[in-house]
Amino acid sequence: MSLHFFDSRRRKKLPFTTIQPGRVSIYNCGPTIYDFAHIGNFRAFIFTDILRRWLEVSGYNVTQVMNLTDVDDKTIKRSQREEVSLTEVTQRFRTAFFEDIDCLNIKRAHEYPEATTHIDEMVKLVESLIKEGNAYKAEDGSVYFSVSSYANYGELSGKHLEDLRIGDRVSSDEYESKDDVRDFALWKAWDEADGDVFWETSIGKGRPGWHLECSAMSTKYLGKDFDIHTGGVDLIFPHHENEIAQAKCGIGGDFAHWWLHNEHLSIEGRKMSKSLNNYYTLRDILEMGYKPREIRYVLSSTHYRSKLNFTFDGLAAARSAIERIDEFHESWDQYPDGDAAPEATEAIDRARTAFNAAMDDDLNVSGALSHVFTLIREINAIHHQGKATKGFLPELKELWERFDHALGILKPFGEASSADDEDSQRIETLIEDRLEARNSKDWARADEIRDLLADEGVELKDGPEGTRWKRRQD
RNA sequence: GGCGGCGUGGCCAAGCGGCUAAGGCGAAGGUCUGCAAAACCUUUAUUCGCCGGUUCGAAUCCGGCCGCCGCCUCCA
Repeated sequence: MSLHFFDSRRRKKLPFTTIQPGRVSIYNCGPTIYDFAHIGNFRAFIFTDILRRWLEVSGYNVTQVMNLTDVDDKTIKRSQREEVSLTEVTQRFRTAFFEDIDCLNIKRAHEYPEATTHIDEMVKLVESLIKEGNAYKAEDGSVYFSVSSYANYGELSGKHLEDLRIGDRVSSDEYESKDDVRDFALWKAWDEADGDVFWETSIGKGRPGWHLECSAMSTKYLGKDFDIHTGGVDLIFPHHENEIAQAKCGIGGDFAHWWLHNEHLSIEGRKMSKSLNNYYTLRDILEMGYKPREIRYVLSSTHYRSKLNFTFDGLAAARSAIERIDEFHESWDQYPDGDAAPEATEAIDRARTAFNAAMDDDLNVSGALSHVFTLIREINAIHHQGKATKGFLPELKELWERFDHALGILKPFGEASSADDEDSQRIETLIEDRLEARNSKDWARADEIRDLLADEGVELKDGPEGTRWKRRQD
């Protein structure tokens, strides 16, 4: 099976095609930098990361752009509450965002455009929309997109204009200056609540509406036609629908050719929300003692289009699964010299084929991981039979690199190495002492040392090749 | 009201018309060990919410029912 993705617009899984052979352009809806991002955000960013990684592994030259929303109601409110400038807020959370994605082994996009540095592009787009008759300036000074001027409005979300229920969630009074309550703001006229946040432009004094930045910035960096646009399912309507309308009417082209959306996650089976007190930022989870790699594992191991139930049991299970992966990786050094056993080579080939097929099938990470674990079990069994040799290691290592390039989960990251410090020296000495005690069958002394180390959280692992140790994670 | 999704072993989670229903965690047994731990191996769903239907054949398609959930104006 060749590479297939599920396209939200066409509502089915289709063979992936690109505009230019061998090149893929991706635009991701990124965070609003008004606070620390929560783990739901990171599910989305890990999904786009794996998408980008798999395209790279598949041989594509990928250009990835992710926006950072740095002006909107939330950023403005926060800066006012803290009585600091808007830039001070967004700078702080931009830094935090980059720390967070680095921590989760998420590859950096090639560009991170921000709304406030693309006002010109946005104004130009709005001017063009007004000129084409798709937008109008209302009495309140704001500029709105006229939804009825675009016949295909609703093509992405499958919504029909006449079905949209008006007034259920938002009082239509708030929008009395619009021609149609379904019209959305391109440019918001300044009012006192915005304080000193405004731009004096040809379309008035104000600030951009939220949807506008994505149309302007994606096409600026990727062209009016680009390959993939991603985001959370909640953005399909109205955000992405509006992006399409703006871009197609004001810029031309077909905008994004593929739309990939990730599902949300729940926490212990319940919707994550501040009122349920189960709203977690990445930093919250890290403070509880969980490791970035465990979090990445949990966030990536459920298919991106399925709801993910984020649980602390799941994090614990991820820890065990990761230990199994690492034990396997570390066991390679123990293999004796020798030619590759045919069954090992076959297992490796099977794993490669099966992994590729799973990932090609709309990024089936769960399936791909199952093949990683099957490989681990098969090679371990071969090792157990004494048939594992260094002969097949080059092939195995090459495959392992490929797997890790795709998933970013197989090799350790984000943890300080515990070796080489003074404490390690002391532990190693104690292990030496214990070995001597064991050799002289002084079991009491040997167990005493083992207990002593266990009390400080150091776990000893006796094996045929000697004793290894590691600090218990908690 | 409109549009859409989900229900697979104790937990998590693939599979979406046909080989014995992946895999992880957990649990049980075994190997190893001075005893352990760790590690590794083996075992762990005649069955896929319920009831009908289509089919030579269904967890997978269709219909109904039950249960859960999302979107419908700024939330990944």
